[in-house]
Amino acid sequence: MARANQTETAVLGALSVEPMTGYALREAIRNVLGHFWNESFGQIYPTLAELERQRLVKRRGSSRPGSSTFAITASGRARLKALLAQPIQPVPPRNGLMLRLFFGRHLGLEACRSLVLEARADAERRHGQYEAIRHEPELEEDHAEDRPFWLLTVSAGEHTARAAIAWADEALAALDEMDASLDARKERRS
Amino acid sequence: MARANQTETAVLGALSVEPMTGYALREAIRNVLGHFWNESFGQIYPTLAELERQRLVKRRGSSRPGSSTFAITASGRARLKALLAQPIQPVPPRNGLMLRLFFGRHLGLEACRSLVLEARADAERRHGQYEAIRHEPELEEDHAEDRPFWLLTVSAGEHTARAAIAWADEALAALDEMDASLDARKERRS
DNA sequence: GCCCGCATGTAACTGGTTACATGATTGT
DNA sequence: ACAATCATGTAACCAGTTACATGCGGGC
Repeated sequence: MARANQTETAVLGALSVEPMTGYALREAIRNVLGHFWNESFGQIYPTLAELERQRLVKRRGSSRPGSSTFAITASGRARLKALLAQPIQPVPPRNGLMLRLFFGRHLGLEACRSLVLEARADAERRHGQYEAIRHEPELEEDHAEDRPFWLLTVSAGEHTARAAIAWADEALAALDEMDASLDARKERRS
Repeated sequence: MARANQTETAVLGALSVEPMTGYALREAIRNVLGHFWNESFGQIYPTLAELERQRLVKRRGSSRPGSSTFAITASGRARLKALLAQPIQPVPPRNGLMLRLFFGRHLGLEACRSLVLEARADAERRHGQYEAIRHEPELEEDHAEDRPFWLLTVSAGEHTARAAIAWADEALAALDEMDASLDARKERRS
């Protein structure tokens, strides 16, 4: 079965919902899977070519000249199931915010504070987006089978965003306290 | 200033705490920054060589033959401050669990449930680790200046882990409900 | 004598991004 | 006419992992 190519999974998955062009595929991944997945053109087109070679998707040169719509085939669906069942390959963590905070003593309290504030605003924005998705009426009847699964990922986003906000508030309080105790130390010295 | 190499930041940061060998550096990053950062030997050694060339760290061939301890220099500290102040470069998200759940209809309810259970157990384990770190008395006096910053990252880990647990419970309930409504539909048809 | 842990490093590979080249279609 | 968007693809580059080669020192 060769190695599990995660891009293949995402592409086949998206095409299992509906056929589309490579361009639309990228847009769809961006808009719909955006909060937990990312693909670039440089990945999508070669992957589509490879999937076509393996008869897992079928190109239908249509819609307009120079563009083609890709549809998943029966064997493509089978392949998707197999790919989804493979073990998750964990991504090694690389959190730039935490790295900066960990060495925050060198960065300074003020810079830390603004980093945390930025993170908080970001989480707030994301949380709003998830709420919007949840209350979006689109596709109520279409994709009725898929929707509950999709909502699981939205819920995960909401929980994560809420946790980020709560952490940020706590962190801001802690930074204030560090500030205060630093002032106190200075006071005592003078 | 060339491009911001994140590995440089991590290495200089770790060496700002105390001098150590490349090997120890990797262990330290693993054990201490492990929940939000990762570096492999293949990154660390070339980075150390480059930092040495730029006089940002100083090699002291000591401890034993064939090994050398690296210490951060004054200009290394300055560089660290500059690196920390640079904008965070966001990592494009790639969450294998969410990808599988999103296409959960193809994967099947049972497989989804076990994925969520696994994720829950993982979060629980992480949460325990954070609690252990927090109540670890080590380095109370040493690194007193750094500790409050370090605790910020621990707190972030705790919040994230708790959120993951809460989400998992919600997701499991949702999966149960999907199961039930699927059964009901079957019932009606028979 | 042998294995394990410490230690350093390199080479090959991979997964991925970015930038570029190209062109059709649509709307203004 | 021109700009924006849709659309396809390639090439260059980069970050990072994995695997490998090598060797010392200490414990069994």
